[in-house]
Amino acid sequence: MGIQGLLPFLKKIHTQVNIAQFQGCTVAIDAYCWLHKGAFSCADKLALGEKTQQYVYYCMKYVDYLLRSGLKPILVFDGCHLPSKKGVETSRRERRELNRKKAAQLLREGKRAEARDCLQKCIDISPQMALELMKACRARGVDCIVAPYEADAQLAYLNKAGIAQIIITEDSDLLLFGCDKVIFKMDFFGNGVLIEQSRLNEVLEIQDAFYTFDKFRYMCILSGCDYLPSLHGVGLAKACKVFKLARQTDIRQLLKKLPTYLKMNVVVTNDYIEGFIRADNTFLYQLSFDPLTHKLCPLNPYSPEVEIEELRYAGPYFSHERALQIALGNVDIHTHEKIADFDPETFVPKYAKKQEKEILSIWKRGYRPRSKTDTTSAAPSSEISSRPFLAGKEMEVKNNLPKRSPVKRAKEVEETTDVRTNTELADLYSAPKSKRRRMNSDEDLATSPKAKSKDVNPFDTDEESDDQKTSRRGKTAKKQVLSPSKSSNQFDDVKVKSTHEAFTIIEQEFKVDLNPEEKENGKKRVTPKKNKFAVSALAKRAKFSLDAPALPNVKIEVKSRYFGASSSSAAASTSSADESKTSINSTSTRDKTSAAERISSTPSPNERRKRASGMNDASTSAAEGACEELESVEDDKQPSASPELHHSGTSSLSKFSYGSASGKSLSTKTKDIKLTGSSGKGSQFKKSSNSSPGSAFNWSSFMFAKSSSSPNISSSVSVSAGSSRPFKRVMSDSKSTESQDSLQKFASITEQEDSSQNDHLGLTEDADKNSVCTDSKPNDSQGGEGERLSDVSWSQQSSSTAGVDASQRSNLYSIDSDCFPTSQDFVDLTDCETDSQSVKNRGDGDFASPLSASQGSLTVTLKSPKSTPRTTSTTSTKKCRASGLSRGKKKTSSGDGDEKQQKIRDMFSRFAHQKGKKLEPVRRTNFEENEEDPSASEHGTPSNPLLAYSTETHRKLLL
DNA sequence: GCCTTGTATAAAT
DNA sequence: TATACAAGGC
Ligand SMILES: [Mn+2]
Repeated sequence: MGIQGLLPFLKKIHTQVNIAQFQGCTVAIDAYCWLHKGAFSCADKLALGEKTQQYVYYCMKYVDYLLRSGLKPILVFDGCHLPSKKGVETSRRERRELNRKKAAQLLREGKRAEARDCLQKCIDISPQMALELMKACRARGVDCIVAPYEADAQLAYLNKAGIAQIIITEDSDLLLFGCDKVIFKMDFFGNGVLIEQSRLNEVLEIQDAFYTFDKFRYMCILSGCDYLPSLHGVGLAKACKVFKLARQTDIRQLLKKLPTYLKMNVVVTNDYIEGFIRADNTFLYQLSFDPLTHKLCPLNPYSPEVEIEELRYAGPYFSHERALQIALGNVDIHTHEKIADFDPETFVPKYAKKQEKEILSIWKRGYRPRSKTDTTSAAPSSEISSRPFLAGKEMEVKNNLPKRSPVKRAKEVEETTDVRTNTELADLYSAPKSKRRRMNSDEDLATSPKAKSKDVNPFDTDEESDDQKTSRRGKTAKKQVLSPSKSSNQFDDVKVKSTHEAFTIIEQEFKVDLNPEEKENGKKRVTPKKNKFAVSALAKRAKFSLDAPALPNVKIEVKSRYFGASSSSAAASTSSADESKTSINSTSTRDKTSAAERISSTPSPNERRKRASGMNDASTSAAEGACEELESVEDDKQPSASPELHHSGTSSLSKFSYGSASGKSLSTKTKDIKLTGSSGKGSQFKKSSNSSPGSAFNWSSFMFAKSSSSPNISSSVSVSAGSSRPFKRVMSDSKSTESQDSLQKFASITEQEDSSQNDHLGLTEDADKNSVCTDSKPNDSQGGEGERLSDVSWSQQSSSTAGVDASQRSNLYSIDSDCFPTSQDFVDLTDCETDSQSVKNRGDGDFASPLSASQGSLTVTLKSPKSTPRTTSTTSTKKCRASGLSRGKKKTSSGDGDEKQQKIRDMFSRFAHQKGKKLEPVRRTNFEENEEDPSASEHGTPSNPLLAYSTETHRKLLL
């Protein structure tokens, strides 16, 4: 919800900007915004559980723009739901489910358009979708991070820590969380509305001497926020009035006087006041993840007054190790299954341009945020724009790519900006480097939020010690970030003790790494890497003059989609630019002082430690309480999980490591597809798939194969080969055929389902309620461990669950969701048939046989990644459709044997039959390409779907 | 008349 | 999540 009406309320300080003005900065993005919009383009597919990457492409369009504009994007994803928001979440889920049913009904009545609308209303961003986007981003060297709880808080954390200077979102909450600079409504060209924290009081118009940011936050909470509904009749205007009038600094007292200030009859109950405090604390202390230290910590250092033990509503603590895995996107937020195995230490973004590669990653040890001085405000720098491509390059140039051929580099560079020679770069960065580092570290200690949080945040520090020993990638990270501070070592010693006890319960894993010496020895000495995003020389900083708001003279004509293209706003932005200069200076100093105050007012180390240990205790209980869902799931899984994990580690990793791709591969692939399309030869095809990534390509022909026969395919192929934008073509083409087809199916299927609906519903709901359900697990892990992890689970989940609510992606549920035999399922099934037939000479037609066989062989093959192409191809194909089927099967065989499941299976088999006859072997080809990755990677050239995008994009960009 | 609240609706292609 | 608009209260 955000704060209703906040953005219009702040219209006065809206500034039209183009993100390119901030080049050189790091920008953190509320990925949900893009995902959600992107999901509209393929809502029906998602709802029907079909494979699609359209939303990924959509998002990557933004990412591309940012990269080309010389910014470092960090995509931030939502994590677990706050306890307080679970109600909201379930109601949303119900609404979506309702729309889904409506859609089915409408379809049955032949009202296609309306049905589509309904399907759009029930789209939900699933963890799998997020993962897809993350994979695509990483392939380009773009950092992603999944928040432990709300992305809002995480974004703010990145901002406050100096890691990101700009936030992109659509959610006005971000302002409350304390972000410095937030850009709303950014379009594909980077145009958006900038709102700066430092200017808020231009709207509130509280006497400068009395204004604090707290008042702004109070005002918003009072007017109603996500965590607390407003008192009836109180909106922003009235709330603002209160704080304009009130001198009272104690919020409780102030709230009691509310009726007086407002001259209205409102009853302020104690409950309301407590609710208010909780809401406020949620904005202040919601748990976030610090990517530098790899630990959970509150958005702001705890104030002495706050009762840390009671802060569970702001997100219960859980183990840092888990937090890390969540942050990396390796764990499904809802089910807590392992869904990926991203390891920043080893991952190499194959599709990033050299400049975009690992050096800049926040996950790398050497990464350092810009110091506070740099980050207090990021501003468009005309300075930089003259040499835009410096962004992030220095590290590469200095450390990794000392001697690039000028020609090559120039070529790379020119596509985005002016050409820069490596000598130029070297000159620029080699000299000031050491100086910069030194200065920066000092600054870090003195002023950077990082340092601040280190020194000030009680829990933070205490816990950190623990972490340092343990979850922190241990090695050098902290040392380097805060290296000059001896205190970091002190903390280590002191803190370990204080936190040790508390956390042993939660984190046994920690002990493994607890030895400080080991840490010392084990760490690789990495020269602190710097880049423009992270550090800048003093002189440079001065030049950056980051305190300025948007470039005043750069007038950008933007017609915002919102707030009209009012001429007034244009005028306002010019005039306000001047004002802002002065006002900003004043405010920024004020900010500093208030920050200083906050620091000084924070508890002494001792007190902090005490506090923190208390906190840890609290967190322990918290973890056992609200968070126990999480832990318990993990615990349940633990025994069986580790082997899986290990295995899946290799396989999914291989999936992650993309083969080298090039634009060329597209054409190659085209050929291959044709070839296989007609001949369907395993190994030969395989080879080609190895050498070419292109999922989109796969995907598109995949679609074709589904819906129609070879003529279409070949046409699609030729289009892809010839056109510079194969995707578009293919997709739109396929839309007309395939997608309608599937709608049809959906209708009929849902009808089927409806007839047996009632039992069904029961099942669904049950599963729903246990979004983190434990009971669904055992069943599954017994049955099909091997499958679930690694790529299999992705493919099946992404294809089968999209239509269902994200939060229910428990296995149990996914069984259920799979009860909607989507076209995808059909295809998979039939595919399975054809595949198994052609490859393994199985009996024909009957889907059951290949399936059971697949289940049997599945585990085996998965565990031996080196199996021959043939074997793998068979198994991998099966894995995919294993989703609904094997599950259903499993269920029955495992004794659950309800009739529902039986019905479902019947349904599946029936459809499988029908569909199977129409299917072409071609599809298998594509399928193979997609699913084959693990084994393919064994040969050194894996292909990944997402890469296709990159390749394609690159191609586009180059053209 | 200002303010809040409720409802409808878009978002992508 | 947002905006737009209409309705009703103070
Ligand atoms: Mn929010």
